[in-house]
Amino acid sequence: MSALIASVAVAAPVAGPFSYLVPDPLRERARVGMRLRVPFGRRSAIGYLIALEEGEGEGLKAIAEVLDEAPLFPAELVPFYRRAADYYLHPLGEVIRAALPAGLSGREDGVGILHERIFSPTELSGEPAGALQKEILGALRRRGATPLSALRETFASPHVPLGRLVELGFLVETSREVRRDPFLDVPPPADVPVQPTAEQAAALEVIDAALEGGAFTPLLLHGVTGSGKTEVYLRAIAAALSRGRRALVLVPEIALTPQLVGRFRARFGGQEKEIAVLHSGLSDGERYDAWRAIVRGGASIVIGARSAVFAPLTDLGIIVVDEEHEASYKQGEGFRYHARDLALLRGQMSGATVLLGSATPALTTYHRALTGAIGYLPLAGRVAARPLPPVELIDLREARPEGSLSETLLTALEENLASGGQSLLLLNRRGFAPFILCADCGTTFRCPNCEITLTFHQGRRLLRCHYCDYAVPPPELCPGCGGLDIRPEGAGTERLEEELSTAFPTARIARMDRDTTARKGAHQQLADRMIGREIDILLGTQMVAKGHDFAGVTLVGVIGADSTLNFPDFRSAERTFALLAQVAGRAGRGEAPGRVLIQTWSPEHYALQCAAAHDYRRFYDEEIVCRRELGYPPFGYLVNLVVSGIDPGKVGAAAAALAAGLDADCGTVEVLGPAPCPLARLRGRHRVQILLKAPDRPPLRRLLCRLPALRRKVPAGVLLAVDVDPVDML
DNA sequence: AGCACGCCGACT
DNA sequence: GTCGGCGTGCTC
Repeated sequence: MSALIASVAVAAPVAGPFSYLVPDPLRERARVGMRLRVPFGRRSAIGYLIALEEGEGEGLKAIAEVLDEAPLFPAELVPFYRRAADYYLHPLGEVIRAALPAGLSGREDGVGILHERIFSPTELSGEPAGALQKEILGALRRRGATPLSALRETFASPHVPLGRLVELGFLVETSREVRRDPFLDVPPPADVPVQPTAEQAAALEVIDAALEGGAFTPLLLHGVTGSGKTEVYLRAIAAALSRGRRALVLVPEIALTPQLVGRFRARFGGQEKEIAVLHSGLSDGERYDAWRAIVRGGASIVIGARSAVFAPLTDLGIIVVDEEHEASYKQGEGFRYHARDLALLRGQMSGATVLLGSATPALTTYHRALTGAIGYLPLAGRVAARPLPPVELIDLREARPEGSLSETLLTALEENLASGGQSLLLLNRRGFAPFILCADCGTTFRCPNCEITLTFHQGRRLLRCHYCDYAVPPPELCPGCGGLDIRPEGAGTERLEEELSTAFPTARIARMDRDTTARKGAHQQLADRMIGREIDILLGTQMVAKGHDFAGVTLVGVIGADSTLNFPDFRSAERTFALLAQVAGRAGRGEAPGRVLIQTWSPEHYALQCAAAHDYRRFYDEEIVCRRELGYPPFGYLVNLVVSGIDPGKVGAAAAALAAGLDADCGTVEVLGPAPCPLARLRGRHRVQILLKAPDRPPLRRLLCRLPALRRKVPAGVLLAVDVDPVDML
């Protein structure tokens, strides 16, 4: 006889899916998209129901429990999950776990659906006896159906009379699902409609045609900072909505882009509950409810960071990836996906237009635009024809400043202060000093868990590891030689702040980095003070370069452009160029023109030269030559295998065995390593990497078919992480 | 990942 | 003679 069979992706690092019998009592409840408890081997595990079918249930185990009241994702998303799992060589169950909102995934005691009790008057006429009952009934007869929460505002304790009224038949009680919405009481800002420029109009015409065609269309919207990309997003989304389709907007980090979210709410917020914002600042309940609203089809626009690429939207018409070059789109741990690449995959699978926006596109993206693989929409001009600010490179070999600031930059700051302009300074290193050193014997102080020097934080008087958060008070005397002359070396944002206060005692100086913005709302507060002209000089890490539109900034200074340039990574030039271009774009966004000064030890480097000239194309032309020569993306495909563990001997042996297993008969794939990772030890784990490089994907994929077999030989205590298309190879 | 089974060293 | 080491293999 026929039975109902469930296909289940188990949240464990095993290949799946597995088939289970749906027992009769659960037949009505079990639906695709729900979490289940299933017997798995000799234990029980959480799984996700990905398909239901009738079939022979011979020899199958039965589902133990259905954990959800309602599906967490629509069945349409299952093929997307499968493709993602396949592409990133990651177990399907873990992919789904990563796709679902944090706080409920994996855990059994998830957050429940919140219901609201609603009371409505019945046809029954007449009056109850109690005075309060009379009053409440009167109010309800006037207002009609009213939720309990609203009645509580008028009546102190309506509970008992309401119960009595229901009992007497004057009222009926129903319930409705409610959404915990953090924006409920926050009115949207006013919308500022903008007349599109000719370039914006041209881009929108292409987008409109793509939406009309209804087929997958990837597009690169290449616009310098201030060219009005957001307005294009807004109109493109409006165009998709008008065709009855929905929109997904990915941003690098939602906490840093309140202005963008604000503009979306201003434009679309009038239509109730149209926008769902997914971000890490939500409580579990709020996140779950936003998610539920999306599943139910209640939200037409979803805005979120990386993980929002999995938002359970149907009828997806457009996906916007803002600042598509940002490295934060790549998840660096566990399921190591790239949200932009998955956005393209998702767009392909749902026939959507995918709009990738950036002032400094990823080299690979721009290359695809040049080869015609994706459409190209340039926005060359700045809104209101504001010119890009002139950029000067300051050669530190000549300037030789005593502290962090060269004479030129000091003078510029002074002049800018005198003329009432605001200054923005970028130093991509937090803390007081990146390391401390004994001047007598040269001892430095390293993290016991990581292969890194400890950063000195003066504020909290601690030596802190920026990778594992290990912290110790700085020693009074050198443990090596007993010497007393222990010096902080190099400069971080704390030291720069001190230097600035000394140089400009009357200036209002503020620091923005992870240490000063750890508290919720602190970041926004700093930004507001900056916008309100309460700060003369804002200094900070790359945080200051992102997301804001500080109209009063007329001077931008970069303290050391070399720290990112000298990173041991083939993308260091690209990252440096993008960061400099971005921070340079922060100057002169208002009426007054801006000026940008960049201090560097290598002013002749093309990344700096091109950033100074605001010349993306020339940077691309230079960089692409290196990539071609070395076979790096876009001319090669990479997969990084990271072997890690506490025991260095075991790690080394496992990595060697793995490399040997892959190296034999590997065709056009280069097997590089095993070699210690640039961060050879992290959080107490020794790390070794094997980099696979191939001119095209098929041979690489074929080679990786061996991985499951090789994986089984990795001993306990050693972890193998597979990073497809790695972004960060530290 | 768990959690078993399974085959070799130091203990009551 | 056992208790326990972690290698290897499976989980519908």
